[in-house]
Amino acid sequence: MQNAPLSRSEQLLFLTDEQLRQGIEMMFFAYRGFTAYPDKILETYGYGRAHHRAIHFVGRKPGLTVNTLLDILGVTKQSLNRVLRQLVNDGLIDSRVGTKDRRQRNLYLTESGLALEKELSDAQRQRMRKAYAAAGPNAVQGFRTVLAAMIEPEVSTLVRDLLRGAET
Amino acid sequence: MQNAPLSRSEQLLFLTDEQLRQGIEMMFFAYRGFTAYPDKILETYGYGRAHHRAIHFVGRKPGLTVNTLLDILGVTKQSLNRVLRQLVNDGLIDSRVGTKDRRQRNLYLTESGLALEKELSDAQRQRMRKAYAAAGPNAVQGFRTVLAAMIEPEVSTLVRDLLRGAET
DNA sequence: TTGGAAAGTCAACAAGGCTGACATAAACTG
DNA sequence: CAGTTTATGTCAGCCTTGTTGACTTTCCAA
Repeated sequence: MQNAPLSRSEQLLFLTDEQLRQGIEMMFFAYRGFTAYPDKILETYGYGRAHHRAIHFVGRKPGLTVNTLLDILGVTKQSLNRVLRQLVNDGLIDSRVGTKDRRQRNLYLTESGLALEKELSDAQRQRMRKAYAAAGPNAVQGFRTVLAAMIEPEVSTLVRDLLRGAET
Repeated sequence: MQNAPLSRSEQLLFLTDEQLRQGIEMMFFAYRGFTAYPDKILETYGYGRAHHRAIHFVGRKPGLTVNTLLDILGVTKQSLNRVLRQLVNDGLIDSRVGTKDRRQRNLYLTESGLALEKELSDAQRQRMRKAYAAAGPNAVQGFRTVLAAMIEPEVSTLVRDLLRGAET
């Protein structure tokens, strides 16, 4: 099994298939570890990762519309709606008719929604903080640079703005 | 909403909640983008991500036992068995009775299994290669350091060895 | 005023997790 | 050798979360 000839930038990076494979596997294990603890918290509430994602992004951009959330999450409206309905019924998310465009629904976290959001994001931030602290500032910079390059290709402008922390 | 006082290493890193949050979201989008193309390939074969994982790790450690694979994947044997049965029936994986311990099954990719494994990992390596090339060597080193720190906490020795590229 | 976008709903289905129960063969142990 | 443990496989049933398709209601905008 021969590797293909290396391009110039690959030569500079010494990117062997072995190293790439290791990166791939690390992504798998890191992502799993990364979601493990929030998953456990959610379970006690009878929720899943889909609920977490909805809560997270509603907390991130209070007042966002359902369509915006659909764009961010990349799932079907039926799929999102099921989760959203639960969260609204359970009083974690407030769905208000839009003032400018009354077809739209603007989504907000209620007080208890905020509480759960905080519990989940505290857990995840703590893990991230520990990894960052163990790896050091330079590594963190590199980590972010690679992730950004990995995300770049096909993500919507909306998501790009979200990651940049832009106001909408 | 005040941030908790920063520890010494956090002060050195300037780890604001905002930056951590950004890291968290990047993990989400990066992982999604990372699995998107393999998912599309798998769909044409009628397989899912679970099949991909099985094929990947069998390709990675030819002859591994079912128990080892269970440890790596962290799912139940029933869940794995469903997927494995399909792959064996479809002739992508060969399940051979162990020679030392005849209770065990040693798993190998067949020729067509190897072909699919290559197709999938080529796709993923290409994405990883592009991100690495765009980010540069220093960033790559940092990326790996942070991911390693993120994985560290609770992973089994087996997985740690796997990532180190150890022979078993 | 009418066409179409935004949102919601119902139904049906599939993948892939899970638990529990049980079967079999092989290995180990007293 | 008998009994227990281990490795694996399998059946049944459940849950979450994704999918498509069809349809309704609301309501903005041309």
